[in-house]
This record gives sequence, structure tokens and C-alpha cells, in this order.
Amino acid sequence: MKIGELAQQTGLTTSKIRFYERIGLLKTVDRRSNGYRTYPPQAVLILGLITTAQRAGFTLDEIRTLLPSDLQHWDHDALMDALTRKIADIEALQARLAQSKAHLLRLVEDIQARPEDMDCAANAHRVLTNMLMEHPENLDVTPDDVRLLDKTDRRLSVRKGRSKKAVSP
Amino acid sequence: MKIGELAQQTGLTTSKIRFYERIGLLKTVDRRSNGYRTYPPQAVLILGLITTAQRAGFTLDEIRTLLPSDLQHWDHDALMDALTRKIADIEALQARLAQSKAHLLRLVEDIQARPEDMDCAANAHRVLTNMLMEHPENLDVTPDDVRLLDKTDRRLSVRKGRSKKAVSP
DNA sequence: CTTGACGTTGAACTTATGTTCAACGTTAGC
DNA sequence: GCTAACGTTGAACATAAGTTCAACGTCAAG
Repeated sequence: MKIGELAQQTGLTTSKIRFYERIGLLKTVDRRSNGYRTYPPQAVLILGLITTAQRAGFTLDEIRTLLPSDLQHWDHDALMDALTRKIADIEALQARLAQSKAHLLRLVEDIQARPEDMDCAANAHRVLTNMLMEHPENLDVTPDDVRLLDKTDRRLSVRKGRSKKAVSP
Repeated sequence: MKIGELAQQTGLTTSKIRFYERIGLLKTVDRRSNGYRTYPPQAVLILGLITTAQRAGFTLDEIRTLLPSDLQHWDHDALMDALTRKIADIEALQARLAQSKAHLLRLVEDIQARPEDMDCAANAHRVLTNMLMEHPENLDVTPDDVRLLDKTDRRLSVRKGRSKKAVSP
């Protein structure tokens, strides 16, 4: 099978297949005398496996370390380990997403809950105050500081101390 | 306030702050006569807002288009629109994650459910077969093709037709 | 024999979000 | 006045997962 046919059968692009080979995800493939790559039918399955793993959240790097050269002989322990860790990763991400979503929903509600007699600027101030009070964790700011947003712009001093290091992540 | 102090109060790095300015996320800031950037206390709030929005899943690009130069005057409609869309995005991602997780859990269970009398290679074949049968959507392969994994390696022909274009996304 | 489709390569480009570096200027404390 | 800490710039580097391009070779049909 030539690379174009393989691309059709897997739904991938030829550039992607060559890329996978380049990064060592696919082992170097046989060539015909004209230099064309020639794939065994197996290759369809391997690429399908890669696509599936990728959709499940594995990086190409992870897939490479897990994928055996012989589909019959997997590293059972490493595989189960990776699967378990990936499930945990997903759960962590799910938790973060749920938080983000809840946060956004509260924000939307809060914005819409503008008192009838409040103008937009004041409402912006109210919402912003609520938001910043809800998330003091990474901001060295007190609710008082939010008054900076007042129309009067009183320029209250920002407290010194209790500051965080700017650590590179 | 000089940039180092701002970095400390926001928990960001100075390079990040300069980067935000470079991409137009922060408007160009006042300079002292020596060329040093000098920030109003407001800047702490703005950076806090940016960080919060980013954690909620907004890209810097999205944040830039939403963030008004004056915190008093938001584009209410654009903001609500963006929030609503972001919530929908999160929900879509949640659905995908739930699917991935379920898929992985089934896979783990399936691997562990190896019949006592089955060796590892045969189990690999069994699991792989199940997996590929579960996801026929993007692979031009029939369950029969999975027999390619047999020790005998019978090289069954891969069917022609019903193939997909390799469209670039 | 020509034309178009397919194949090959290496290198450069992409996106998003920054970091790091070199070379230089400024400032505060001793 | 020296030194350390801080500030400035532009450019290059990093990551992940590819795509695109130019320049070239091969093959099948008409």
C-alpha cells in the first residue's frame, strides 16, 4: 500500500503520516525500488490506534512510549499505569472545568441581577467587586482596593506585604 | 508603581507583563523620565481580571477584544455573548471528556477481564478487536481486518471503497 | 511524448503563551 | 565610586502537532 492509499483508509493526511514517521511514532517503513514508502495493511490498524489514543487525550509522545513495535506484545503494566493516570488527569480536568463553568454562570447571573436603579458603570463596579472578592487567592488586593474603580477614583493605597513571589512556572 | 512591584502584587512575572503589553492586551503605559514603566494601582485589578478570565478558559485574544480601556464601560452585549459562548464551549468539552473517560474505563476493564485460559497476545488481540469495533467511525476497516493481528498474519485484503478523503482541517 | 497525479526531501512556517538572553542603562546602599 | 538589584530592548528559543513549500523524481493514461 502506498502512502496515499493509507491516508485515504485512515482519514489522515499524507503529511501527518510522514510526520509520525519522522518523530519515531511509526517505525521506518519499507521502500520500493523507486523510493516510495510501502505499507503493510497492519499500518491502518496502527494509525487507527494512534488516532484513538490521541482522541482519548494521549500526546504523541506518550503514545510512542506505549505503542509496542509488535501489536501482540504490549507492556501490560506500563499501559495500565498510563491508562489509570490518564483517567485521573481527565478527572482533574473535569473538576477544573466544573469550577470554571460554575464561576461563569455565577458571573452571568450577577451581571443580569443589576438593580433597576443602578447604572451600568455602577453595576460594573458591583460585579467586579464581587468577582475579585470571590477570588482573592492570587491577587494581592483587598476588597477596599476595588474602590479604585469608583468614579471618584480615590486611589486608595494598595497594601504592602503579603505579596507573592513571581515564580516562573 | 514599577513593574517589579506590580509583578509581586499580581503574582505574575515581569516578562509576562511586558508580553501582555507587547501584544496590546495592556495599553501602553506611562514611563518615567528614566524610561521605566510606571503603573497606576488600577493595573493590579486589570491583571487580576486577565488572570481570572484566562483561568475561565478565555484566550488572551478573546480577553483583548472584551476588555475595555475603561473598566467602567464594558460592552455589555459582547461580554454576555462571550460568556454564554464560553459556557457552551465548556459544556462541549465536558461531554468530550466524559466520553474519553468512559472509553478509557471500558478499556481498562476489558484488559483486566482476560479469560484465565487466554495468553497475553490473544488478550491483546481480543481487546484491540473490541476497541476497533467500538470506533469504526474514522477507520476504513472491518472487524475482519482485525484478523491481521492473528499470529498467522493472514493478510486479509483491506476493502476498497467507502474510503474517506484526507481533507486538511 | 506530454500531462497530471502521485511520490520524495529538507526547511521553513504556523498558533498560543510566554521565557531567556545579551547588551546595555539606572538606582540604591555601602 | 562600586556593586547588586532592577530596568530597558529586540531577538531568539520553547512546546505540540502538524502544514506548506520548493525543487525534484516517478508513473499511468492518452
